[in-house]
Amino acid sequence: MPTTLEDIAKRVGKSITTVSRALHDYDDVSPETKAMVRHAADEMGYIPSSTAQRLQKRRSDTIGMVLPTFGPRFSDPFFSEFIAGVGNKAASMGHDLLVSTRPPGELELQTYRLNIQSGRVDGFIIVRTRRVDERIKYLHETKFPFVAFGRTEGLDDFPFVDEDSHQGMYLLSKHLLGLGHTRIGCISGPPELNFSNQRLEGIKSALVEVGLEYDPTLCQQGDMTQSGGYIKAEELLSLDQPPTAIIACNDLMALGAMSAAHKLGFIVGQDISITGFDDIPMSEHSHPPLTTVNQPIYDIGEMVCEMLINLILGQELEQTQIILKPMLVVRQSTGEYKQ
Amino acid sequence: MPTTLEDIAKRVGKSITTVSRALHDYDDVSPETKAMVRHAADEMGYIPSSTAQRLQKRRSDTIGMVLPTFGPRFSDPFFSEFIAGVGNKAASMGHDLLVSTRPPGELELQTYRLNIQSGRVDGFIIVRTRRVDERIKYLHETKFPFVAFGRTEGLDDFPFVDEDSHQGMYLLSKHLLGLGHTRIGCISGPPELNFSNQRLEGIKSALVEVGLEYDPTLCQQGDMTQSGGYIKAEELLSLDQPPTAIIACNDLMALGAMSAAHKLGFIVGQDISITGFDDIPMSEHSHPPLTTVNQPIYDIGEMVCEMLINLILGQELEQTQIILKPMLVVRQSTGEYKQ
DNA sequence: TTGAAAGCGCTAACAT
DNA sequence: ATGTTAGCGCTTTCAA
Repeated sequence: MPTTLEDIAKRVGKSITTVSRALHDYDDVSPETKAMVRHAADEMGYIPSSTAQRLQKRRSDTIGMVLPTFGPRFSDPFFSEFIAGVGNKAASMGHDLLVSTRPPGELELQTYRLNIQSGRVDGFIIVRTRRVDERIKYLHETKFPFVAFGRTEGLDDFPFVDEDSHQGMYLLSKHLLGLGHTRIGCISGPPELNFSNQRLEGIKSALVEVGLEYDPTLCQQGDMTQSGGYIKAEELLSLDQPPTAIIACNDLMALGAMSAAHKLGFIVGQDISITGFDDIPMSEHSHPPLTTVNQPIYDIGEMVCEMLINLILGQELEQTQIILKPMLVVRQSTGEYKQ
Repeated sequence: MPTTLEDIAKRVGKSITTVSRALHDYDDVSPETKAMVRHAADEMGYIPSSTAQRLQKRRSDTIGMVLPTFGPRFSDPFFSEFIAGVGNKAASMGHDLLVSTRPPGELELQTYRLNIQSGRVDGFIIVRTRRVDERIKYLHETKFPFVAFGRTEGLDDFPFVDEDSHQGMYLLSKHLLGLGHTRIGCISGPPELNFSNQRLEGIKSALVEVGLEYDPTLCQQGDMTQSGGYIKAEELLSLDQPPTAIIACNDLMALGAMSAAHKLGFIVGQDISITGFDDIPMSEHSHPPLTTVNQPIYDIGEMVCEMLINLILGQELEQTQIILKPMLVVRQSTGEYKQ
């Protein structure tokens, strides 16, 4: 049984109230009493019951994050880093992090509702925003504190951090165009994800700018996993006139695409250029190292978390909508177009 | 303000107690009352305050997991999958998952203490067990419920799930020996991690069995990251007499090692064989695909979580110590030794 | 400077 | 079949 305020109160011969106030450093407690109480508390290894505190304060000091997992295998290096950023920041601000995993859909939304209504969390972090995002709609409508990593369509007055995907893809495309590529294939993300669209648009605008046309037959839809990238790249490279460059919507798919290219006898960086998005650590050590766009994912986790907690605490946010400028990372998976 | 039992009680004109009992389906409540209460509760969107329930029951229905993060960048695909396994199982058993991240050390242990004493969690899942593991010692001593993924030295009467690392490495080594390799290098894990030692021993016993000697100069110590694997492989391959095969202690390092090999002009699977451990999804799509040992990490997450919750609930565990037999996955990163 | 009392929302032992 | 009472451990009026 853990030590309670009552235990300390008995020990020092004061009331529970006084002990509580002493420990909170109220200034209507005599210095002697404070010292005595603190000493006793230390000695008895007192740690307040957070459940009791929470019930009384009607706050959980906990933030929630529901990871949208599709299959049972959920192995995205992207998220573990994001969790680390969020978790560390939350801890440093005295908050707990409640993590659930749920596939997108009705059950997912219920998880949000349940966690909110049962008072388990004081706010939510939303990841992988969708073009039509029920989660954001719901939280926005009910005015429950949340911060999103990513934007959504139709709503724009909520706090978020996002990288400028459009710009990122634009840079990547210009890079490929600059290398002489004109048949540029793409493996996009699931169309319901918000960034999929943004990224696709980024590619298109770069093409248009140099007078090229976007060719839908060169665009495959992937599922953000290596396997997905592998399969889709295989299809693209098996075309009669395969593209000379492939833009994948994230690093994981790009790595899968490289694997497919290798298997089909292409030398990546020479016969075929491949690009990713995210700059996960793996990208630096793939073969060849991957040209991509960096997302400071750990930092984004920290930012999102800090914004959310400040929001919960009712503090003014310096910025409520942060769009990060993407940084192109050129490595060896892209090379000049050779006839 | 969320609906409370009192709200319902007022609405149906019964006492709070009766409402509570009706909702819990006690059989000393009349069917009519039950129906009435349930109807009202549904209509009012009643969801019990978990904080209040927890305070009363003195249980948090929450399990904790402290991820040992070393640097700020923590991008291990292994863990996100493990979290998914744990999280899904926890949810299905009505428990929450509290995730923190903390670098190994005193602060880490304090996190355990704090979460326990403040009643935030009812049990812990320990990952990446160490040869001398203060966490396990502490939990074991205080008899706080926990289940470890991995074993430790000196203590053997606690519940865990582990893969037989020794056997896994033994299989991998035999595979390489069978291909004719005799100069086998290795990139081990941090010596404080329990499996590092087990894995190393697995390699040694395979070597000894065929009359070869373990050569410490061919063994480098890595940090489980790609970069670590890259750096250490670079060193090994720059020796006057480089090894013809490299066993890395996990897939991430193996991928880094492949990258280094490529850079130094080796063709992996021909000039040099490289193996990993874990069989993360990436391994299937590396270039070349990686020979490794499979760990069913999602399933392990589920198993560990289920064991823990049963332990918390005071149920008899079917098995308290599970050692999984490893499965060798031969791909193209290993090939016959050629003079 | 201190303490008594109320209450956060719930469950459960004990009446009736 | 239902209600009364107490209490989980804490914070916070209010009174002394």
